[in-house]
Formats: sequence, structure tokens, C-alpha cells
Amino acid sequence: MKQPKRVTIYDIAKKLNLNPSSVSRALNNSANVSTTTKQLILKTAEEMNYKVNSVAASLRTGNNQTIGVIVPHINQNFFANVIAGIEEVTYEMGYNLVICQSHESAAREVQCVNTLTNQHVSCIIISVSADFEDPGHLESIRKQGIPLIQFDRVADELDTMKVLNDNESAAMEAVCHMIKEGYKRIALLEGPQNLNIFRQRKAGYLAALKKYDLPIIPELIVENAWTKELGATATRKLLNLSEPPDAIFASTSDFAALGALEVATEMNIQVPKQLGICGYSNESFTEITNPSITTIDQHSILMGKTIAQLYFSELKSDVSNHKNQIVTLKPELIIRKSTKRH
Amino acid sequence: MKQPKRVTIYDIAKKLNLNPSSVSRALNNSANVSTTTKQLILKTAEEMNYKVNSVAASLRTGNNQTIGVIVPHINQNFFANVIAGIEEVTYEMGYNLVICQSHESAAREVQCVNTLTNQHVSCIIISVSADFEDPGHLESIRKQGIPLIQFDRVADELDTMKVLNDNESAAMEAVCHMIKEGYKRIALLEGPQNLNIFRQRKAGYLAALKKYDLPIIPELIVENAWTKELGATATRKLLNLSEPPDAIFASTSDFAALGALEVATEMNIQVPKQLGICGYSNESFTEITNPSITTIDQHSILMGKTIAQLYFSELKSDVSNHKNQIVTLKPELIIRKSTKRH
DNA sequence: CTGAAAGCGCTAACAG
DNA sequence: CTGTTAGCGCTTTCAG
Repeated sequence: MKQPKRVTIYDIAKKLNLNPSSVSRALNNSANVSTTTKQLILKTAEEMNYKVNSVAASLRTGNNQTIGVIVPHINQNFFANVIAGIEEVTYEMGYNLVICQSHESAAREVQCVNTLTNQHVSCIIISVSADFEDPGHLESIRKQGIPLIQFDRVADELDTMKVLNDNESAAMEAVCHMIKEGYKRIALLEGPQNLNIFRQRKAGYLAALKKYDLPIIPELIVENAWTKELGATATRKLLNLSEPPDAIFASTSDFAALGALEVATEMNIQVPKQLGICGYSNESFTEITNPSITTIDQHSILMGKTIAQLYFSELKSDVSNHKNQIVTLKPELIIRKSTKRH
Repeated sequence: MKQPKRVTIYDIAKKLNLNPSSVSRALNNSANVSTTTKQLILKTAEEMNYKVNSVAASLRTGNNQTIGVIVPHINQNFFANVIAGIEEVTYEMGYNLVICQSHESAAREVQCVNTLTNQHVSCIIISVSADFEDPGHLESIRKQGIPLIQFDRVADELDTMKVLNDNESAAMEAVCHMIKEGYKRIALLEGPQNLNIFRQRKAGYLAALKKYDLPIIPELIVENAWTKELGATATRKLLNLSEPPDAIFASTSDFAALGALEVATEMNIQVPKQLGICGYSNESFTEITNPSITTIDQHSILMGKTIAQLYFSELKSDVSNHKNQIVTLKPELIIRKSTKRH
């Protein structure tokens, strides 16, 4: 593909018998240029179809108005919405987004971090992959002086800006709600415990049981039931126990809850009468299943906006007394038919 | 935020008493450097924690290994999946993605184009906004010598690379299927006709009617029924006609189909017995509604991969006999319960 | 195989 | 207010 020669500020300067720096000043709306010449420059720039080369500007200023985002998958509702929220704010500020997917792989996450740091992005926003273990690559971001914001799935031990959901209290609220609805043997579908969010949700589950003096029954806690299929398998196993649960809290996702619902339907077990089901994330389908599924909304778009706002507020804040702020959002329990016995 | 001084190739060169150009050669794995010095350079680069500055490299080479993507909304299933598909391929090739949302606004789309062209991205991939009228900004991309790939929603008249879905044949197949199931008064929910995709889907609908010698009934064609709410409103109106339709083809989206289904349920009209419903896009929820919704799958991830592959194949192809290739994918009719009378 | 030197396009001192 | 100059970090000729 042929690249036609692009118009530079030198071309404009030459045409007007001016100095490139004046042109630069005019284009950047600097005060140190007379309004008449500024007008003239802007007009001819327009005429000559001049476009800034922001790569050159970035190299010179060391600031490229670009924010890197790393998420496991961009085509998952929660992450897509968070990114949409981030973009809403960054767009207003004239910043661009470079988006990378880690595909839930730590190795790939490291590569994403490298490409972003090589590009000297102004900030990196990340939600870590499922097999996250070693925060070395995140530390290297900080070492290079690039602001880092972790959200949702984070390395707790790392002192960075964070935007979190209060998973524990949300999970607790959900399970308390189920208990109040009369469920007594509530099973938990749990996610990989190396991720903070799943640890917290489990903690909320346990706290709710404790609050109501219900026993913790190990056989009702199923590991790694993350997808619809795994949720279905887990549910089948649970419902075939000699003492099956009367409710399932799919703390991993609404997909697992959907798997549970399908198995219950298939086994002719009535939801919510014989079995209560609660998911997590408020995926759009939870509203239209039969019965509709109780779930927890994470305000994902708001979360994205909050993340971006956090960056910009830090940017203009006083450098000297800088602390890594942590913002925690409150998820919302959405009670639907799948847990309403009364 | 403090930016610690970054290690450059000069630092490495100085330490080793070499010339920066040798360091550059070693890092870029050039042939013109002895294996011993190459080893040495790579080792010390590692030790000194050197990271390339890809901004500087971009400025020098005029090639930044970055692809810009403009879509109406990143948090819509179809677009999120297309982007995921694009990313899968570009990642392998060491390219990055800069993602912009037009928010269905032509004005904002123009701005997105500007930021991307200013950044000298290697390629721009776009699906135009709903209020698209004037392809001027797309022409300016071409004028600047940046390869342009349009997908799905495209400006037909513009000679660029394109990756399309065969909307017309897919819509025709869907309507033919409904006719074969015995539906005779099939309504159409249509989208804004300034977008090629909705024109094509309408054409497919009309072609199917023609094929089976069914009359075109204007009162059964409803404009701009794009969302769930608009789909519901349209359906309510249709079902209250003196001669209501016996089927609805929601060519705009599955959301409109869902709205139709909800209205039918609410009015105690049996689907598929009294009313057939077919959507478009194969959103995940169409599988779990009651009854499940017949729809058209657009192979969105494949589409994304195809787009990226098209770019890379053009990249290495002979420049002289370059033609703007158009790839058309075949959507797939997914027949579910909402149209199965037999 | 290695060194020297120029320059991508822009911005930001510093002079005038 | 405008011009001069240097340089961001890298790649890439051209010499040697």
C-alpha cells in the first residue's frame, strides 16, 4: 500500500514563510502567538489537509494520551461493560484505549503488559487472569512509573489503585435472603480460590450461614463450577446426594446458575419451591429464564467510569502526598422468582 | 507520578563500549551482528531491564503495528465477538488494537477516525454508525494511505476492503422456512434503511414472499423496530390489526424478537402455534427463552478473524495488482421452537 | 561485522 | 510575539 507523503508542520511553515515552532504553537493553541498568524496557520493547515502526527508528539512529550486495558475476555458482558464505561470517560478527556485480552492466561497477560509498557501508555488498567499467581509483571509496571489501576480481580497484596466490588457483603446478602426465604441446606458453587473475588464470595456465604447458625456442610460446597456445563454437572451431583441441598448459590456466575436451573428442570425439581437458585453478575438472560433468576448486579458500566475517573483525579492531584486510593462499589441484589418461595 | 529514567539503547551501548546501532541490530535480531556480541547485548539488556520504546521505533519506521477499530458499541454481543476474533489474529502477528466507540453517532465517528489517523495506525476497521450518511471521513482515511476495512454495516459505494454477511440470502432462508412451516401473513420488523444490512434483510424478506407468490402487505411492515421495547410496541400494534400476522420476522435483532415474544405471551397468543417468531443474531438468550427463538447466527468471531486475515494477506500481497477484496460470509439459520409448527 | 551520522515530526527551551 | 536550536529514542543508510 502506498503511503502518500504526509503534510508536516514544516510544509506549512515553508508555505507561510514562518518557523515550524510558530506553526506548532498555533496548532496547540499556545498563548505566545498573535491571533492573526494563528488564524492564518489554522486556515492553511486546514487547506493543506494537515493532520498531526501524534506519534512524534508522544515521543517528544513522553505522554501519549493512551490508556491500556487488559481483561481476560473482551466479549464477556461484565468486561465489555466496564470497558464501555471506561471509554465513556476517557473519550471526553481526549484519551485513547488500547485493549488487550489475556484469555485467562498469565503468560499472555505478561505479554500484554509488555506491549503496553513498550508503548509508554499513560496508565494501565487490569483485571487479572484466572490462573494468576505471580504479580511480578504488575510490579514491573509500577517500577516503570506507569500508573496502575486494578479492578475486580486484583492482587490484594500489591499497593496500587483499585476499584473493587464488595463481593463479600453482596454474597452474604444473597445467602441471607435465601435463608429468610426458608432455605436451609444451601449449596455453594465456588470459583478458583486464587482469585480474590471468589474468596470473598465464599466468605460472604460462610458469614451468612454463621449469622443464622446454620452448619457448614462440606459436601454442599463444589469447587470450580464456573461455566454453564460445570454448573450443570455440579448440580446433578448435588441433587443426587442422599441429603440434597434445597438451594444453590452459584457464586461463580449466572451461567453456572443457568446450568443448575436446566438440570433442575430436567430432573423435574421445581424452582423455587423445591430448589432455590441464585446467580452472580446480572447477565441479561437471567431476567428471561423461567423462572427468572435472582442474581447480583455489579454496576459494570459505573465501575468502568469510576476507574477512569480515579485515574484522572490522581493525575491532577498533588504528587507529593499521593496515596493509592481504593474505591469499593456496592453490588446490588436483584431478587427474582428463582428464590422467591413466599 | 514520577517517571523514572528509562534505559535506552544508548545506555546499553555505553556500558558495553559499543555503538547504539549495534545494540539496535542485536535487539532486532539483524543478521549483521556477530552471535557473540548479540548474546552479550541481549544479556545486558535483560540485566539492565531495558524495554524498547515503541513510540520512537514507530516514528522512525512510520509503522506502528497498531490497528484501529471503530464500532458503534463495544458492549454489544456481535461487536464484542467480532473484536475478540480480530484480536485473536492480530495478537499472533504482534499487532495491537486501539478501540473506539462511535455510540451510533456519525459526528463521533468522525472524531474516532481523526484520532486513529493522527496516530498513524496501520489499518482502520470500521462498522458504521446507525445515522451514517456521508462517507467523507472514510474517504479521508483512504486519502491518507491507510488501509480501510469495512465490515457488516458498510458504505456500499466506497471501494474498500469489505467483510460482509450475506444478509439477503439469510433473511430469505429464514422467511422461506417460516412459509414452509405454514405461516402465511408474515410481518417484518425492519431497521433504518440507510444501513445496508437492513436493506438487505428486507430484500430477502421480499424475495421469499415473491418466491412463494405471497402478497406484500404494507401494514405488516413496521419501520424502525430495533430494540426490545420497539419490538414489543410494534408487535402489540400488529396483533391488534383486524387481520393480524401469523408470524413476525424481527430482522433488526433478537431483542426485537424477544419483545415480540413477551407481548405474545402477555396477550395469551401461543408461540409457535398461533404466531411464529424469528429473530436475528443468535444472541445467547434466544436459546433459553420459552419457547426458544429461531434466529440467524452471524459467526461473529469468525468474521473478526476473517477481517484480520484479510488485512494481513493484503499486507504481504503484491502492491501493484492490488484490488479491494470483498469477503462475504454465509450466516446460518438456527431453527428453534418459536417457528416450529410441525 | 561495527561505527558514524542523519533524521522520523514534533515540542520546548532560549534568544531576540 | 517569532526564530533558532536541540533532542525525544530509535532505525538505517553509508563508510570502514
